[in-house]
Amino acid sequence: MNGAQPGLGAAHASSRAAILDVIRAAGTISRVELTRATGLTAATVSTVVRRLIDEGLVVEAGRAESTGGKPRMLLQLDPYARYAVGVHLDHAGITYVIANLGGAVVARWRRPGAGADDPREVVARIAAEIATTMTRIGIDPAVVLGVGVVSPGPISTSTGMTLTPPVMQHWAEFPLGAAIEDATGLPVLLDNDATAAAVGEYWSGGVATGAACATLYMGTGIGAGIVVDGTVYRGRSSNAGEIGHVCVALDGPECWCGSRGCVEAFAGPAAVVAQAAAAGVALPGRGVSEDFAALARAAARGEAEPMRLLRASAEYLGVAAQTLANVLDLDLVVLTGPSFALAGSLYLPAVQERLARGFFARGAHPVRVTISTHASEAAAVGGAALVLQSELAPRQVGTRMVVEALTDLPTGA
Amino acid sequence: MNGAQPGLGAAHASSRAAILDVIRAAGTISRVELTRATGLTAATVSTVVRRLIDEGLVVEAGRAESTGGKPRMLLQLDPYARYAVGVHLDHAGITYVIANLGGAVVARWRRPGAGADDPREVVARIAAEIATTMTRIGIDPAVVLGVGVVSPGPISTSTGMTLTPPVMQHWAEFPLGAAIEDATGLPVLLDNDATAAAVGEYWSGGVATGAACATLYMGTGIGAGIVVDGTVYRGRSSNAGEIGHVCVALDGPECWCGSRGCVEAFAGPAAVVAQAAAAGVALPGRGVSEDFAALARAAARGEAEPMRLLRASAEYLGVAAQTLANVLDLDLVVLTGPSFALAGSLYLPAVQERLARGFFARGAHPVRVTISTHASEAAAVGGAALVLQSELAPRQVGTRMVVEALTDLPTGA
DNA sequence: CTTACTTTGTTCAGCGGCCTAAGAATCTAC
DNA sequence: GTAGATTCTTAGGCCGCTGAACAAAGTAAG
Repeated sequence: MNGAQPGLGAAHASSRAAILDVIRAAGTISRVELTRATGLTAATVSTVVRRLIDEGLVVEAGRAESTGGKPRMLLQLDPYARYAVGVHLDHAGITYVIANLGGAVVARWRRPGAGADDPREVVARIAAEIATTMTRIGIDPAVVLGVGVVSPGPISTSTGMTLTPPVMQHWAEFPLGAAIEDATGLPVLLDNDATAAAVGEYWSGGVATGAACATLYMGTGIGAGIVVDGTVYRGRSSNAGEIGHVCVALDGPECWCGSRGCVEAFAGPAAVVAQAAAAGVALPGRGVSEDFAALARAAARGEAEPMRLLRASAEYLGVAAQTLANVLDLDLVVLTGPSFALAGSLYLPAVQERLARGFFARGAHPVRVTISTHASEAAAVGGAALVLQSELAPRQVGTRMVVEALTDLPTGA
Repeated sequence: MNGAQPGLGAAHASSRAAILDVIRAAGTISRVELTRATGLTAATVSTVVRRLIDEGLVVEAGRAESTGGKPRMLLQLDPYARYAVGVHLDHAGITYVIANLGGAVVARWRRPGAGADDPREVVARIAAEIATTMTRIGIDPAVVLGVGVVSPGPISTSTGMTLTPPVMQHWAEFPLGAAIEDATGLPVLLDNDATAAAVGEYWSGGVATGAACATLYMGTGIGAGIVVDGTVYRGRSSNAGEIGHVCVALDGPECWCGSRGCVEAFAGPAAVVAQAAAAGVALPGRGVSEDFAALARAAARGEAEPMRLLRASAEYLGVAAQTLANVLDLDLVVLTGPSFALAGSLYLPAVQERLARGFFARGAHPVRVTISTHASEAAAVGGAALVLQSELAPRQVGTRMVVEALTDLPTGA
């Protein structure tokens, strides 16, 4: 049978990563519980935990009540043992976040966007911002694990180090990651907003290790990030989770992506704003984000047309969530991103209801739907979480290599 | 279980599994190429390959041309070193397959279905069928790795051993896996048709190790199986891939699943047959499968209404494939299952065209779309492949356990 | 043919991860 | 205060993987 006998050989990428991840998810846990949760032996847990304590990552924090024998010594992450920086590049501005090991935000600020400036200049600004704030709030650079840089749009897979936000074409071939690495002297990771937000939710939301979790990220577009069993699912070219371009009507309106009837074309912020304008709703007219914000405020005030439009959008978002949940058999869907930060209370019940009634496996288990506690800065927090994740609980090391190497081989039998 | 079997040596799971899997995918490969493809060292490859040769799984097969030094010794699986049995339980009948290591079918036969018979009696019949054919074609039971039993519908996650085909309610609590294990003396795996078909395609279709691949399985319903990097993606409750119940029209017809506008309600065989009946097309009327077959033949003859109906269905299937590909960022979509075996030539171009124009990441890479070479018996072949996969190239051992253990823990910070 | 060089594959000592087994520490219960 | 339960640690060993040196088997000049 599927004899899931743990213990023999390399069941986990590394026991260190597994143990750290379980401590993170549990918040507070004893060594015995760790052995049960990881499948490792008590001996292994003991030595690995000792090492983590020596590194300062984990601290002993009181003891549990006895259950008839020696009481358990409780362990938890020392949230201030390490830090990570998250940087969210968006067309409107740059959001910075410094997070501690627990995923909690210890600093957060925002600066104007890159505009048409030279990339090298922008990188210098970013490095200066990070350095300044780190000294100001007194964080030793030695305990900063790295910088997670997040932007909308897919990462370039060719170099693995550049990224091409659709709005910043002149950045297309600029080696952003390497440049920031040079300028800050810190390791740098790049990823897109939705994926980063998913990792952020996983890390700071206390999501269980084995959970199948996705975030629905609505900024100006609609995307999703997928985290299963602590691992980001990226797909072939890091474009997994493109839920905004799933078709919900064969004869729907044309979308900028080239397809028809995409969720985003019906229900994305740009579409909703356009619908509002067509319906004669008064809007500031200074870009999609601000118009959508105005619309959300109007709906909150109870204005009929804005409410109708947002309700319709929420209906489609519910469909997108249902699609994600059915395809991936999810445990948890988190709504996050600037647009949900504004209008989440309107979207949340719609998505919840849709999944309660339309999720295929609802007989087997429910799908929890929540709004992120830091929806407006989720991408930046996610950038920091990416660093925490990759430095502390790496998974699937080497798999990437295999894929690359295989492209040289004959295609198959 | 059998005495000197591999698989007990789950200790050397990882590198052994990786190497076997790369050999499978490549068909023929040398040791140096294995080191490059797996990321292991030449020393490790050498010793692991020697062990595989000793076990008889791998054979040396000639030498490649020299590239300026010692010529490479080519390795390949010995297809006749091991066998696996696949059993597909369907409402209409039971399909048996015996496959060799290469995933090639060496025997294939079909018997009437279970009907209302006592499950224990059916299990005895199945065991007898397997034993009879094995002796008839002269396969030593010692080289048979196990039996993969496949049925439509989800597996019960509670026991991990029962499965509940919607059409056979009185099997609901019967421990099918354990019973067949007892009756045959072989390890047994259970899974649903779409998932099994995906593994079958991966194993016998020579799919590359790192590929992101899904099969669209159309039997009486529409499902999908997902295999990424050699691992089946199952989701929380083994219900991943329920693409048939993805919504493609907010106000679509009601579906038996309780939702509205599901792909299956528009384009599943049952729906197509119903549409044909409503349109006055003459059909045998002896069940969905036969009616759909008649419709496919009529369309192949060029009859207008059947062609129109199947084209419409293909359009929706294309949407389903696009959804899968966008959410998972796929490399490969395989159409398989009885319905595609009949009407695949009509569906294939529609799905291909849809993905060529509507796949979100089409700028980064194409999505290949093919029809399985054994679409009509894909589920049974998949059952055998499940066994090959789990015995020879197991992945992610122990992860499941972690999940179960974690449910006892506090939910988080 | 001989020599030099390239490439492929093997052997072997060693490191590190994780296990088994045994023991130490610290509580409850009677 | 002793017995039992439970938690955690220490010691020793197995095994997979690696690094490095070595052996084998070819090509390319002279």
